[in-house]
Amino acid sequence: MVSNSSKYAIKGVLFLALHSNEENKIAVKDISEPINVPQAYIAKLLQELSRENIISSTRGPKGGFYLSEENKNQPIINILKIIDGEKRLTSCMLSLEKCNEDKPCPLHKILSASRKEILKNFERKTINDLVFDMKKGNSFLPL
Amino acid sequence: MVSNSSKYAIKGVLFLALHSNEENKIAVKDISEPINVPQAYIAKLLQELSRENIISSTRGPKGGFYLSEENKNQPIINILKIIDGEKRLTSCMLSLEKCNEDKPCPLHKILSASRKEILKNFERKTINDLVFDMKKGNSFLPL
DNA sequence: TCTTAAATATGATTTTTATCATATTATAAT
DNA sequence: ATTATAATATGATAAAAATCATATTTAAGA
Ligand code: FES
Ligand code: FES
Repeated sequence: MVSNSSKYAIKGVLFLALHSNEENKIAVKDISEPINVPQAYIAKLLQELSRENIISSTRGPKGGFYLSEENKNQPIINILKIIDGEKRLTSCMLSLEKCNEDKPCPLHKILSASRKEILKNFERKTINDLVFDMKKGNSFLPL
Repeated sequence: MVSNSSKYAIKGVLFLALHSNEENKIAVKDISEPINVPQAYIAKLLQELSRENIISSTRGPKGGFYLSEENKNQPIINILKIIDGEKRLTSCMLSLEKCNEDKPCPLHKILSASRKEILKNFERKTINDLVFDMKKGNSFLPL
């Protein structure tokens, strides 16, 4: 449902949301360790997100990755769409292709309500929302 | 959340549930096409399920795979446990390891209710339940 | 303008997952 | 008993995902 890469990407973005801003960019070498993701791997993912304007970056000395306020107000799903692509989230649980409401597979009824709920949450929860939770001590960026 | 292999396995098992019984076994060559899974692939999966007594089989002429009544009364999760292993279903959405209620990751709150619901359904819905749905025309074994 | 520190682009390697192939073993029917 | 037909065990190959490596480009600061 969500790939390894997307998990890493979310961790990276949340770390940036928590510790960076326009004036305080973070280099990839300072991100990988705290979020426990190999440096070259998270680098590639962040580059991809930056290219698609999900996060921000500048090169050179004092450069690095960061989140603008606009970036922080995006829903989580934007990250998933870039890293995993649309269909990973909407594919049928049995046929691997699009989930079909009209001719549902045997698992559809069992799962679709929950799946929709998850989707909806990815669509409406923003990065800021999650940061708020963390700051309140309700959730934690894990090892 | 659930692998390709598990999806194939479920399709295979449901096909057997629908078309086989102790007196009418089905050879793997007659399964692969209708469920649209490569023959050698579904063969391997069914063999694995048979070894773990999730489904039944006999060799030789008139042999094949089938589901006993006992087999049909199992919950779907038994298939997933064999093919994917336990942790695939219970791993945290961010850290790849076990989901931790006490020190939840930022996605935990958003997802855990839905995930639990899905789990619960896999645990309580039996193969027979799904067959019943199909026979009533409420769901379909897809392409 | 030169040096340095960072992202970027690109691609190679490794690991995992998916797929294919086949020799061996068991069993039913002749 | 012999033959044919099926699963079983085992492992090989292919494709995809994860991981690693590096030369190039950009921008800041001396
Ligand atoms: S049709 Fe299979 S999950 Fe909707
Ligand atoms: S899903 Fe991450 S801790 Fe539960």
